[in-house]
Amino acid sequence: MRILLAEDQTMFRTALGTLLDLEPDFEVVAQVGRGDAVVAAARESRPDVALLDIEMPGATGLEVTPLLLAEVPGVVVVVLTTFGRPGYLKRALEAGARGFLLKDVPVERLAEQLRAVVGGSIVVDPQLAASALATPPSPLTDREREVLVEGARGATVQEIAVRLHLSPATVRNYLSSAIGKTGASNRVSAAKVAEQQGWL
Amino acid sequence: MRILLAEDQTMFRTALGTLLDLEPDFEVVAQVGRGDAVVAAARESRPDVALLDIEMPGATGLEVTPLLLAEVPGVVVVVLTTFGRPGYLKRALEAGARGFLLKDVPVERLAEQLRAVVGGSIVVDPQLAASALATPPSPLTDREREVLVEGARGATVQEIAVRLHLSPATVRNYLSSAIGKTGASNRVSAAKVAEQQGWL
DNA sequence: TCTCGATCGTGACAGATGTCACTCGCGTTC
DNA sequence: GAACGCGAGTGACATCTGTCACGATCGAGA
Repeated sequence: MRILLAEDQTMFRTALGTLLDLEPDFEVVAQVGRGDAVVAAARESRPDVALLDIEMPGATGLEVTPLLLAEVPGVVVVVLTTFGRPGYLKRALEAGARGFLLKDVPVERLAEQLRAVVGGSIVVDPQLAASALATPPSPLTDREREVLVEGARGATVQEIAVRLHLSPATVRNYLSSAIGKTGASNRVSAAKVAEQQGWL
Repeated sequence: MRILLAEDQTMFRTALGTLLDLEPDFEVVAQVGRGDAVVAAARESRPDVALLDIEMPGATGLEVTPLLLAEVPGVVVVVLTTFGRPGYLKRALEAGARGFLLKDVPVERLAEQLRAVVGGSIVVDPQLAASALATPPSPLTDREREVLVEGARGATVQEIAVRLHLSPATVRNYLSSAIGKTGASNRVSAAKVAEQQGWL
């Protein structure tokens, strides 16, 4: 089984690569450390499975998934992430991922889970699947989300307005409504809440 | 060589454990996922080397290092981290660490670096060592740092004041001076700057 | 068709934030 | 002993933030 690994932390990526290569039926045919390098690498190496981290420079695994499926039909995408956020899981499955694995399980299970996915199963942490079904979708509109991420970086209303081509007053309105929807009392904690819910 | 692994991400920790155990001269005698579990595990397992992550729940690797050295004399501490921040390196060496390894190097080098450290060398990334020497120490006082981390979480001046048992006016003064020293224009970007410099 | 929600905007207001000047006590250092 | 830096505090001020009411447009649905 030909595997592509996409994970930005070099030591972790190479460790996974070495371990998977030790399995007799696995062959790691490509390793990349950036999201925007995945598609090109997959075109070259034609993997059966792509194991994608979510948080990567260049592009997230969630962004890459649909591009990869369009470009290399037949590849099985498995998303691997630190954060078991219901929003992430939903988006991953919507994007076409066939597995959603968490980095807080021992590696020993990784190989079997990969084999299950390639065998046709959809592999998802059961607890996570349950909470994803129970969790309401993001209440934030696109604009509210955009404004919130900028605000969380420390940008002032003015700076956000310039960056998003909006009036400062409008930015404040969006911020205010995002703060209200998250139940927070300022933009920073609103962003924390939204991030934990996987709304960003 | 007996090794203790402390790293909060289970998959990474177990992957490292498996790989290091494959080396004939290595034996992983303990694995923990929390900073505050390191000392007890070390007392039990008496490792020759402790490989400590910095960012861990319970306690950071930097906090644990001096405790571990006091409790288990003779153990060689190696700090392993994602972030090559000069401030981290300085603090690690001051705390008594004998190695400072980055997670953005391939695993292949890990084993040899561990052997070098146990052999008496102090192993530090050369580039990082250079920039640590060139980097001025943190200009922030303890109070400024404390106030800044709380502020970055989205706490209001009032909340920070209560949590640190200070007057609100004093909190604002500290925030203001921290903002000035980082060259930022508000607490959030000040915290970002300070974090990137390893001042927190 | 009419309504609803999203987008974008204005103006006004209270409260939070950031800046500044200035004070005091305490421990180091010169 | 004087000078200095740090912790801690006060009061005043301008600006930024968050809230609210309100208006306008536009597309999707009932």
